Amino acid sequence: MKKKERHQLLRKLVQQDVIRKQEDFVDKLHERGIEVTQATISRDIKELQLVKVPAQDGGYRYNLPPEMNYDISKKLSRLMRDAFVSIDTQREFVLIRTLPGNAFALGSLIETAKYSEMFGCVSGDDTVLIICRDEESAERFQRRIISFI
Amino acid sequence: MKKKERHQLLRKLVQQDVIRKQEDFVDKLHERGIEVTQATISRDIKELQLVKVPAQDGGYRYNLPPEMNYDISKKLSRLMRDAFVSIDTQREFVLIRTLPGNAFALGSLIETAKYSEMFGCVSGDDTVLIICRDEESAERFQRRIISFI
DNA sequence: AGGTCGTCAGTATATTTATACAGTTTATTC
DNA sequence: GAATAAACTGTATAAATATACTGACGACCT
Repeated sequence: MKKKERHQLLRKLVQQDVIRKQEDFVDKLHERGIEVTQATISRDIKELQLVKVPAQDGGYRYNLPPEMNYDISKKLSRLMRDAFVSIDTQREFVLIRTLPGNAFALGSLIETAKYSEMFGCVSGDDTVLIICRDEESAERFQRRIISFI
Repeated sequence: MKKKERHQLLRKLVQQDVIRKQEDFVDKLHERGIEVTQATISRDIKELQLVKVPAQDGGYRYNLPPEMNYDISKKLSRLMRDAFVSIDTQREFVLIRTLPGNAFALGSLIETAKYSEMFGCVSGDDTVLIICRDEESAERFQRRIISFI
């Protein structure tokens, strides 16, 4: 059993079954004749970015990553490469220009990504205006966005 | 300091600052002259359904609930009104057409919403293809989506 | 007032999770 | 192949988190 396979399996299990704690994973794997320890599961969970969510029934349960951040990044990156025109900063504002019709999509993605520097975000047809927490955030945010290109 | 207020504050803190562990919350509150213990924070976190997410920098960080379902619905609704062109069902497939450049964003939102009818989802530039579990799911899913407009 | 119920928070502790360290396996380079 | 490095895991334990238990406080009775 390779790490990759185990990761696959964990993803599957976390969706199929209710996993309340890491030991539950260990048990499930044991049932399938796979020997692992809680320590390994802890590391797997970190890599897979699984999260332990307080459930409505008063308990806890592990879940898939809240945002497929990886995925979001990929989409952002693709969209940036496709539609990016320019970016500029003024005080705590960042203005991104895109090809016409793309700004809304870009804004949506940026909002979904929930960058900590960001305070708010409005999108027009070819412009996304991001309001950051302060000037420094704006700088940092600009760098982040540029790095997608 | 009432529980409600504290919850408000925790929500704010978790967005503004990087909270790596519950003690960080305790410290932040102490800075503001609010006395609480880790135990209380643990309970607050459970109630607020905050989650500890493995971060990209190798550490951990607390975040808002993965399902801001309310929020997601709002965004979906907004995006649908803005960018929706048509929807169609064939067998277990649902095809949504949007204005060019918007399908990614729509697909992202739909994926984030994790509808139970949905099996998978791919987005192009102006098209989102949703593969449902079966024909009935597809019908139901279509109705759901239409209700956003 | 006294009594009862419900909410809430602290203390102490049990439970759960993360990780330092060491050993083993697997890949890489000479 | 041998040597070296990198990836991976278990053991033991540290660190972080959840919770049983208890007491405090307030609301609402009688």
